[in-house]
Amino acid sequence: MTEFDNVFKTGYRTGLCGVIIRDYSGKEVVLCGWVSKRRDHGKLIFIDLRDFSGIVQIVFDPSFNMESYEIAKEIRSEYVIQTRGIVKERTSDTINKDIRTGEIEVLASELKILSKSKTPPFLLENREEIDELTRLKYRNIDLRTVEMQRNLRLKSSVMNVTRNYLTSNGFVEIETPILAKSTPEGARDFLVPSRLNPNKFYALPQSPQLFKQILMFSGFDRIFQIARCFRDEDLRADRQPEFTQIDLEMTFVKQEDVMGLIEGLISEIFIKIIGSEINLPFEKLTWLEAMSLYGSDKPDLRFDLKINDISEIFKSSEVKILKDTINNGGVVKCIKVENAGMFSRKDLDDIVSMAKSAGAGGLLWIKVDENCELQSPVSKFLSENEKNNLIRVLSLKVNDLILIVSDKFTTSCSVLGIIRNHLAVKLGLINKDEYKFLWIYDFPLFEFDEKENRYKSVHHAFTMPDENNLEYLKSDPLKVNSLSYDIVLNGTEIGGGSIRINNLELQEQIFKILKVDLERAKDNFGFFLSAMEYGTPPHGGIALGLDRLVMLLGKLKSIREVIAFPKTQSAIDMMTETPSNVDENQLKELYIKLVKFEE
RNA sequence: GGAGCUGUCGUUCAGCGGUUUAGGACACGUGCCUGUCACGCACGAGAUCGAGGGUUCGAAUCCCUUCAGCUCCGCCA
Repeated sequence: MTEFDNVFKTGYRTGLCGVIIRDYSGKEVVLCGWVSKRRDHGKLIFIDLRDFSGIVQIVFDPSFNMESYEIAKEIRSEYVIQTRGIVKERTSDTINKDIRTGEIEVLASELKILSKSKTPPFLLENREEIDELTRLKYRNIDLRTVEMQRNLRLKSSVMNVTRNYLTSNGFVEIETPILAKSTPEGARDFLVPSRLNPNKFYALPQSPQLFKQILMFSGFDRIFQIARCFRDEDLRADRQPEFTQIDLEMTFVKQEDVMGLIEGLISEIFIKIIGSEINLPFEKLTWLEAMSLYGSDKPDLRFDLKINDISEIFKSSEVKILKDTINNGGVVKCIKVENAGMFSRKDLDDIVSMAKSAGAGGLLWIKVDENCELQSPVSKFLSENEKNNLIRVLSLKVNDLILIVSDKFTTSCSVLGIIRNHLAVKLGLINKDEYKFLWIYDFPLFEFDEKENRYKSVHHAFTMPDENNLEYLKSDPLKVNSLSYDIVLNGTEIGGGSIRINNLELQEQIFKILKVDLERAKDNFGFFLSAMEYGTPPHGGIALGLDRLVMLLGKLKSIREVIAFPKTQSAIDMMTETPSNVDENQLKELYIKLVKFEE
């Protein structure tokens, strides 16, 4: 901050509050800021003056300057003041080691109230204890706290490093429309009525996807955007209806090129902002590996607890559930917990009900007791052979616990994935200071939507299938993998991208499989398909969730902590009270009539 | 759409059928105080107990409904 100190010298002040140290002693300074605290000792008044850089103590002594002392009596918390004074070294017994400016203070010779303040609704120092609702209502004040100053400045730094990095890698920053076209695939759109085109609507972009790609068709080679995206879906701790992506697209690239570039960017962010190196390249897992080993397509690799497949052991088991599952094409999978003596019967019951609510029929546990005997609700059904195989395959020791889920592959994996995360918290396996990045690739191209009875893109409809299994495109689309990749940090998906289709016939074939009929495809994506008719280079890209990334870098528990004016879970901005009613005339101009709202 | 948790002075907590006139701490106001930095001391003001309905002689407290916030499921290509 000190290197910018000069920048903050203005007509009002000589510099910042938080940077004044011993070197300044004897100098006259003029400072501006908010009153953080006033301590009135009758004949002596202390004020903690605050700006974003920190706090400095101002002393008002009537024997030194009566006039400023008198004004200081009127001062209250959060008043904005300007003061002139001499920087004085403190006597050794009055030094405050807790603040950077604690070795000095400013003896005031002038004081001016620039703006008064009502008593603030909450104290800035104990922000963590204040209800979030109150903080969001008075966000103007919440944003003054060191926490919010730090969070938003951190985000700004990440954006700045990103711009520099991408620009120096040949990227062009190009804006694309916010008033864009609605597309039925994907998330729900926010719509904007068009006054000049009655009964027609724009949609706010869910991402600049198609514009990015068209800019590749146009020969820009590499473009990026720090793009605001809008999705009208329900909110979560890490999801807001509008959020920001570092969104980029590159021409003539393979997946490895995009991954390498992003690794470079993340590494740069760590060196410049976190101040530490990060191991490159990141670990890579195929989607299938991630699902079968960790039960998640965004596994947290800060702890191990891998999932084992023990189907082989139970092929002809007496335990009917296990055998039947296997015979029906399912799997038997488990997680082994070592030294699990601490798990009570209640803990195990909790895990069972967790498994059930996650979609499994149930969960079997087996404990190894002191005599190396296997304890379990089903122990009497387990053959000696099965017991021995379990002990051998899983190298079981005294006090080990295994948690078994047998079901369809995806169900048993994802249920154990949820339990894996639960165990890590319970066992305290997570090192909060660690950052574990990884790539997930080789996703399936499609998934089958039971409700709509059709295939859906796992990533999006413009994702390039893996040419190695193109043959299944017609016969068994679920077997086709895609050239797409997600980047995961500590169990959170922070970005995803793909190599895109650059072949019109293939693109139309994909739409056919998605049962987007050609007529509708033309309606929604016609501009894009016809753009593809004029020379489409191979290209690919990725988007990183900026807010999520910054949230994780700052070790924060919600995305709202890195957004200046976020919305509540019901998508309301508490400060501006938005959304709100609009004037009848505004609606008239837009040819919109309100329908009475009913439950 | 569903599940769970929360809602009491400005803030944060206590009170969980009856001497409660709803209590403490911080903040706030007034007075005193020349070395504090979580300043101290004294006095004071401040609450339709989220809202509505019910049970009861009596409800902040029990029941129902509802609203709001948060977490999660569904949803988020």
